[in-house]
Amino acid sequence: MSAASTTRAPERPSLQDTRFDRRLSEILDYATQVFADKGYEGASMRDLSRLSGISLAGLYYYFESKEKLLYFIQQHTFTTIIDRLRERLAASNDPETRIRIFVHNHVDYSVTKQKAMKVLSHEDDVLKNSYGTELAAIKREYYRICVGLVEDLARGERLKSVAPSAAAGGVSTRTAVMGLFGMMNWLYTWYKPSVDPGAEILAREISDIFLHGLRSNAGTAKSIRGAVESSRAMKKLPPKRLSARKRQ
Amino acid sequence: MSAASTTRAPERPSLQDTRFDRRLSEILDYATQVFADKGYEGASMRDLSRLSGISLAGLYYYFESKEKLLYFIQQHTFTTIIDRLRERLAASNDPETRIRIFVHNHVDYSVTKQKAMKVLSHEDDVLKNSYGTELAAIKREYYRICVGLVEDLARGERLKSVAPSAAAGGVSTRTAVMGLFGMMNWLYTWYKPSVDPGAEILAREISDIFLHGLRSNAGTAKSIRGAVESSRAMKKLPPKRLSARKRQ
DNA sequence: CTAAAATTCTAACGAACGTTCGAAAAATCG
DNA sequence: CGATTTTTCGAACGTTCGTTAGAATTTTAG
Repeated sequence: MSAASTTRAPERPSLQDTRFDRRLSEILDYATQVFADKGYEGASMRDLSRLSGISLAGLYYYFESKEKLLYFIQQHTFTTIIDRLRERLAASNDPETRIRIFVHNHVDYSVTKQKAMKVLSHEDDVLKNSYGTELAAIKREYYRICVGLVEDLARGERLKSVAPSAAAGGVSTRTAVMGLFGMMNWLYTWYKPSVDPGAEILAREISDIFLHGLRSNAGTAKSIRGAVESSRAMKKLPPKRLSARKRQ
Repeated sequence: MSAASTTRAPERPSLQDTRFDRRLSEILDYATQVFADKGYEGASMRDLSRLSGISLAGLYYYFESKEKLLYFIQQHTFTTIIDRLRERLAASNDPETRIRIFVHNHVDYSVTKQKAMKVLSHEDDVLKNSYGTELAAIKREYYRICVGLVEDLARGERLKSVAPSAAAGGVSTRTAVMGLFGMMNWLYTWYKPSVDPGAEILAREISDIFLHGLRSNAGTAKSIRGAVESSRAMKKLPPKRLSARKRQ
C-alpha cells in the first residue's frame, strides 16, 4: 500500500529524519539531476528509475505523481534560499550591504546547487494547478523582498534616478529588480565552475554593475535617437527570407 | 510524395516567395506559438495540427521532423536579429551609442516578437545534433559581437574597471556581457506589454544600468565580508526540512 | 522467532507520442 | 478539357509515456 497516498496517521510535526524522509530526499536529488539535464517534460520516470536504481513502481511509493516531484524540488529550493537570505540579512542594516547580501545569497546558491537552480528557473511556469499557485506566491514574496531592499537604498541615498516609473529618464524599480533577477537567473545557462570565478567574486561583480548602474545621474545618458533614426534601421524592415528549402 | 524530403530539383537560390514558402512560414508562426506556450517537449504535433487547422500528416509535407521545425524557428529568429543589428550598427561609430544600439535591437525584437524570443531563449539547448552545433555557432557569433562592442568602449574610455579577469575588483568582460544577456534574455519571463514600457524606454533603462555599472570606479565598493562572516550565515547551514509528508 | 508493517518489484494498463502510407482532392498547365 | 503535379488527409504504425495492481521481500517490534 502506498504510504504517500493512503496512510494518514498521527502526522507528527514532520521534523524528524526517518528512513522514509532520507530515501525521498535521495530520490529528489536524482530527480533534480534528471530534470536539469533533460528538462521536466523531456525527462521520463524511466530515466529517473534508471539513474536512481529504483524500480519504476518503487518510485511511486514516495510521491504520487511526476508533478508532485517537481513541486517538491522547487518548493524546497525556493524556501531554502529565502530562509538563508533572512538569516544573512540580519547581519546588516546598511542598504547597500543588504543588497550585496541578497545577490551573494542568490549567486552562492546558484553556484553550489547549480542543477536545483536550473530546475527552479527553467521549469518556472510548468506547474499549473494549486502547486503552481503556491510557488507563484513564494516567488512573489522573494521578489517583494528585493524590491524592499532597492527602495531602502533609493530612499537612503535620495536616488532620483530610481523611481516607480522611468518616464523622464532614470530606471524604474521594476525594471531594475527584474534586470537584477535576469543577471542572476541567467547564470545557469553559462556558468562553468572550472572557468568562472567563485560565488564571492561573481556576486561582487553583479552587485557592482547593479548598484553603480542605479547610481548613475541619468542626465549624462546619450540617446540613440539621432544615430538610429538617421539610418533606415528604425523603420520596419522588409521581412527576411526563410531558410533554404529543398524544392524546385 | 513529400516535397521537403524527396524532390530535389534545380534548387534556385531560394529567394522566391512561392506558395510553399508562404505556407511553411505560416506554419512556423503557429509552431512558434505552440512551442512558446507549452515548451518544445511539452508541445505535441497534434497541438500544432489543431491550432493551425492542418491535418497531422499534412504538416509533414512541409518539414521532415519536429526537430527541424524548432531548428527553422531558432535559426530564422537568430539570423534576423543579427542581420538587423548589422544594419543598425552602421549608423554610429561611438562606442557607447553602439552598445545602446545593440541593446535596443535585442530588446526591440524581444518586445515585438515575444514568442519567437521565448522559443529562442528557453529551448536553447534542446537540439543536440548538427542543428544544435550550427545554432551554437550563431550564438557564439552574436556573443562575440557584443564582446567587441564592450571592448571598444573599455578601450576608448580607459575603463580599468573592465578587464579580462576580475581578480582585483572591477568586472570581467565575460561577466559583464553575460550579465547584459541575462537582463535582456530574462525579459520573456516578465514583460507584459500592457504594463511595461515600450522597447525604447526599456532599452534605455537596461543600457543605463549596464553602462553606468561598468563605469564605476571599483574602489568605492563595499564588501559584505565583515557583515556576513560575523553571522553564521556564511557557514554551511544545517540542511532544511523537506516539505511535509503524510505518514505516521 | 513470529506477525505486522514498510518497502520494493515484475508486469502490465490505456493513452499519447512522432511519424508514415497510400489514396483523395486541389491546383497547375498544355 | 485532360494530364500531371502539388497539396491534403484519414488511418494506422510502433514506441514511449505516466501510473497502478498485486505479489514478493525486507524491516520493524513484540
